[in-house]
Formats: sequence, structure tokens, C-alpha cells
Amino acid sequence: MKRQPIPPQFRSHHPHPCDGRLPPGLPAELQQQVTELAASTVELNRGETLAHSGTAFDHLYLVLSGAFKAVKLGADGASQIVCFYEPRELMGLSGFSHRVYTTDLVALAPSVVCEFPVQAIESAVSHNRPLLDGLLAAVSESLERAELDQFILGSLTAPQKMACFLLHMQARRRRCGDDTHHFELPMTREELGSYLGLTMETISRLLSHLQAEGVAQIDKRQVHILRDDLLHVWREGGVDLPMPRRKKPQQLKFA
Amino acid sequence: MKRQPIPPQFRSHHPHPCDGRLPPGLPAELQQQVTELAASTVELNRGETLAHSGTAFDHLYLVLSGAFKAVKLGADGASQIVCFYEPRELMGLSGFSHRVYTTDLVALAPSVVCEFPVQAIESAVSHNRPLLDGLLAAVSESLERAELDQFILGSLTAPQKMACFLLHMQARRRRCGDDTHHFELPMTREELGSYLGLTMETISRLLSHLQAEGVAQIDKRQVHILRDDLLHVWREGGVDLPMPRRKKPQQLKFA
DNA sequence: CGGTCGCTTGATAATCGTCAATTGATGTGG
DNA sequence: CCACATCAATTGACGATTATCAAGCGACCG
Repeated sequence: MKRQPIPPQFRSHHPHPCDGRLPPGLPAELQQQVTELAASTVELNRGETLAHSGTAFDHLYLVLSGAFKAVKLGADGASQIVCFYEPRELMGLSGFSHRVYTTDLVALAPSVVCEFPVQAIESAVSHNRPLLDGLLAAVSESLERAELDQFILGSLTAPQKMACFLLHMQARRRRCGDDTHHFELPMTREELGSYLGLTMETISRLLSHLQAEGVAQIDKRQVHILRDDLLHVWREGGVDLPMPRRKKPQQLKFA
Repeated sequence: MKRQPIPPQFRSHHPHPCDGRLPPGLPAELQQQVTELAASTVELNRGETLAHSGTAFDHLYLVLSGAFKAVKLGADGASQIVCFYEPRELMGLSGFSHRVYTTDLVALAPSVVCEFPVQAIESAVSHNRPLLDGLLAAVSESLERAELDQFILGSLTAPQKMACFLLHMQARRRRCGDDTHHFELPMTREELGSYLGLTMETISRLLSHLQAEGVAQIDKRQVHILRDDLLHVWREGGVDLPMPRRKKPQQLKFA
């Protein structure tokens, strides 16, 4: 993990490490003000932890490249990934209340982040209305996303969860103007399973099934979505997880 | 649903509807400033919806009495309760990003809330640092809670979920200085099941089991916690859901 | 080249959902 | 005031979804 301070005199100059890596759809004027708050960049290798759950909340982090997971540790040793982060996303937003990080933030790949001191952010935000609105929107959006994940974890079957996940990956790409039909998964099957409340084996079977049905082509971590329409059918519950089982369950609803 | 405006000249006077019903642990000076932002009170009957998912985000709501659920509707008709609210809690915080409510807010019992216009809040917050910190902390705390719920939904067994829920109810009471060993559940078994990602039947069995083991006494919706220690054992996974089954599963781990 | 890691696939089984029957509480209209 | 319907809840029997256990394979690395 290598930290590289950004000297104040360079913070408003191009090229700046955050250029083109701020959250999409940000007013040009705001972009300038945000980059001026950046204190350092940090480079991490795969597996390194940027912030530890329970330690002092003193920075927000913007992902510049690579990917991260937010891991929540249970009392007994159970753990759950509650969020994945990709470039242009902001990490650490759940710390404002208790002033500690609420999850571990761990790099899934060699990554670079930009570090924003919480103090600087809070003071900038307190006399800059657009910046305030942006920060509130960011925290609020994370909350909205977490509520959606609650829905996914609590109400959907395994195939539905997988379809939701893939459609979410597409939506992310769309926001950045990227190709939505091909992307690379930054996480292992096990990590994806943790996030979706499933096991590695179930994830593997689901991906195999997607491939077998021609919904997507999957090679290692490379994913090509071939049939968006079928993916939506999966999400609405039109498909079952195929286990090595021979009989079809009856589909009796109100006739 | 009956709305009762609070005329501006009364907003800074006692008695005020919010008195003693603001979030616990708020500096006295802030309490005054918050009450001045209150625009109306709203009374609801059981089952009435205070805010509809997808409609314009124009108020935050403070629960004064009663209780609420936040319901997320899935595309196909599935639905999930993502949060319960009790007096002194703030609802609607996930709307700042997309400017619409992200869940339905439905009264679980006859309730009264206090309505804060988002516009007034945002402008007050932009030139009042303590108020800003309070709002950020509130949104951030909701996010923290949602992440914890993700952990519960994704990583715990049914008995662990139930124990977590009961312990959370206790913690809520503790924050308000109430008795933590007796409380009333404001929701039906089905609603609790939705929140925990379980069915009504499983909830019922779990409550019966808690009673049979002497962990708690349960009469309708009245809960008396008798053995906190056992409840913690439940949370750490020391108990199974007892179905009408006769054989004990083996407990083989790494020896 | 041995070892670990990520992944796949199969066989088996447990947890929890589904279906069903019953009870008590609540409310409604005749 | 009493059928009658409806709803919340309890309990039992059964079974499907998905976890667990196990074996094997390729890739990467020291």
C-alpha cells in the first residue's frame, strides 16, 4: 500500500489523478471543487485493506482504478460482503454517524484510490451548497442501494439474485457510457456468493446454467451478455436453479 | 390521514409536538432549531401509507408515536420490508439522491408523525454546521443499519436472525432509557418474516421455541426477555430451528 | 514440481418454505 | 346479539431449494 500526497499547489492543476474518474454526471464546476479536496492517492495490491472496520473514520475514498469489497465481520467469525465498488464510486460513507468505518475495505485487484480528508469535506460542504447536495445525494444513494440489496437478499431465489447482479453490472457500465454486454467480474465466485447470500458452488452452477441456456457466455471472469431478454425472465423468477435432479417440480398456482 | 399545520409563530414555542420525541442524545441547542423546521403533524390509522415509493421526495418524517414499516416493491409483485421505525426515528432519508421516495412508508398502528419540508431542511443545513452534521449522521446511520441488515439476511440462520432482531429491539429501548426486558412488537408475524427473509410460519415456530426454552415469554405481541445470556447464545449460532424432526445433525468441524 | 487457489461438477442432506387444518380474536351486518 | 367472514397465529406433514461434503482439474507460484 503506497500513499502519494498531492501537494496543495497541484490540486487545482491538470493533469490531476481524479480527472475523468469522478462520479458520472457531475457538473463541471463541481468537478474542480472536488479535485481540490483530494489529499493523496493510495495504491494497493490485491488483498490489501484500505480501511479497517472500527478504526477512526478520517477519509472518504474515491476509486480511481481497480475494485473493492466492503466486508462486514460478524461476532462469531461469519462475514458478509455488503458492497462492491468500481472506479468512480465513493467508499466510506457509512462512517459519519459513529466516526468509525463500519466495514473493511479490501482491494479485489491492484487498485488506486483518491483520499479525501473527512474534515476538509465537512468544512467545504458546510459553505458550499452544491457540494453539500452532492454529498447528501451520495450517502443517500448508498442507502438506496443497500435497501435494494436487502430486497435481493430477503426476497429472491438464487437465479433471480444472479440475474439482478448481472443487470446491475450492466447498469453500472451504462452510467459510464461503456459497452454493457461485456465486462469482467472483479471478484471470485466465493466473494460473489457472499454478497448474494449464496455459496461458491451455487454461483458456479448458476453461471454454468446461464452459459448452457445461451443467456451469457462466461469464460473465467469474462462475461458476455447474449440475451438481455432472457436475463429479465430470470430476474422475474421464470427459471429454477438446475441441480442434478431429474423430476420437474409442479408449478401449481391459483388456476 | 389527517394533516395539522404548525403555524410558524408556534414553531418555537412550548408545548411543541416534537418535545421529548427527537432523536435521543441531541444537544439541547439543536433541539430548538429542529423543532423550528417542523411544518405539520400528520395522524395516520393502521395501514395508511404516509409516502409512496416513486413519488416526489418533499418531506422527511419524524415518528412521534406509533410505528411504521418501509416496504420495497419488486417488479413482479414480491415485496420486502427493509426497515421498521419507532418513535424518535427519522424516515425518508434515502430520497436525497433521486428525489423520490424509495419505499412505501406504512403505519403499523395508529401513529403521529412530524413533517419536515426537505427544502427547509436543506437550506437550514447549508448554513448551520451542527445541523448539517446531525443530518449527515442520520443518513449515514441508516446506511450503517442497512448494511447490518444485509449481513443478517445474507449470513445468519433463522434462529440467529430472530435473536438479532430481539437484541436490536432491546438496544432501541436502551437508547431511550426504557425498560429493555419488556416490549410490544408493533408488527405481525408476517411482517417480521418479511423483514428477516423468513415466512410467517418460521417466525411463529421460533417464538414458540424461545418460549419453550425459557428464553422469553411471549403473549401475542407482548415480549418479555427472560434470559439475555441465552439470547446471545442464539445469536452466535448455538441453537437450531426445531422442526418436527427427530434426529440430531452431527456437529463435525475441524477436530 | 509440489502446493495452494479458484473453479466445476456430483451426491447427499438440512433448513426452511409450502400446503393444510385449526383456533381465537375482531369486526360486520342482518 | 348472534351467525358469518376475515385475519393473525399456531402447529404438523412434506418437500424443494440450496448448503455441505467430496473429488478432480487447471493455473499460478515459490
